[in-house]
Amino acid sequence: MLQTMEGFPTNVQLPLRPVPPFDFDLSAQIFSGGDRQVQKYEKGEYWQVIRINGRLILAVIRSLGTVDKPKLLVDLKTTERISDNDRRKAEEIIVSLFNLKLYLKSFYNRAKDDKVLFSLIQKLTGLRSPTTPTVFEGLISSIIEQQISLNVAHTLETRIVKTFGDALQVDTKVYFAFPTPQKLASATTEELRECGLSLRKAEYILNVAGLIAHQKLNLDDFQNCENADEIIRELDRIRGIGVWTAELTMVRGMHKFDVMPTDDLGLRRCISHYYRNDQKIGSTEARDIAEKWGKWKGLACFYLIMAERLGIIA
DNA sequence: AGCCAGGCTCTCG
DNA sequence: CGAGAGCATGGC
Repeated sequence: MLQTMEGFPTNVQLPLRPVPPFDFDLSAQIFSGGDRQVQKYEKGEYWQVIRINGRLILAVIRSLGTVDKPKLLVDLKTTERISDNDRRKAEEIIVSLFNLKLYLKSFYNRAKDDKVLFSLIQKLTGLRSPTTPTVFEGLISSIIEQQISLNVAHTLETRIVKTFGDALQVDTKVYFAFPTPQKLASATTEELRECGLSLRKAEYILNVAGLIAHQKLNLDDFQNCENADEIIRELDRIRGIGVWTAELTMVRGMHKFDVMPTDDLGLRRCISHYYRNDQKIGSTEARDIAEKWGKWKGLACFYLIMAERLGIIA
């Protein structure tokens, strides 16, 4: 058997069978505005760098199936040999990225007595809420997104990834993985400010990255915690992290949908659009409306946001 | 040209 | 303690 030469690109294919229904293109489309070197969905392909045992692998995902019979093909590309164990790890990560094992029909059943949501679901069947590869990434993104527009936040985040993230060259192109807590913890506030962050946010990020790097905080522990309020409480204690940031991190970084950031301006606009004829609502009213979605409220919110973005009328 | 945007902390009074 | 200023950049 031939040894793969170092620096010589390897390409392994990984077929996946998501739990139906799954609309890959609809779910990945949120990344259509992404940066080509970080993560992007374009012409039916989604790519991003994942970490496996400290190594970097580029995952390129495309759909070969339909919404009711979904099938994905993942190309794993890197410069070294990819073992069977690496493949299994990669599969786990991709499954988690798009929440492929989630039984969406439970959510759809729950939504049946909500006419608005149910009608939106008919047009968004198979939509899943993609997650960040790590909880850490979800948390840092959420901190960056505090207060400023998503557009600005995205620009700043891309700069941070390209400045501190690890680079992987595949063929002639260079891709970046999100920086590790250790790497971010060793940055300076000045370096982060050069990426456009405020001094405050730079401090928040250094602090929380440091907590993780020095093992005073393990975000992955929260994955196994069933008590949403406890997670929020714990995260809220950390400087720079409020309830809004904690909730967003849970929805986007942990697939925990029994919470939703009702204080979120955009989300409130969105809820009032579909439920209150665009009349302004406060966070208590938003919370009341969301209450009937039960443990699916986070996912319901994602559906509303996507529906609004796509201009879907209930 | 300002003014605001999916918050949070710190500082006053 | 409660209210209010301050923050960073990009888009309108």
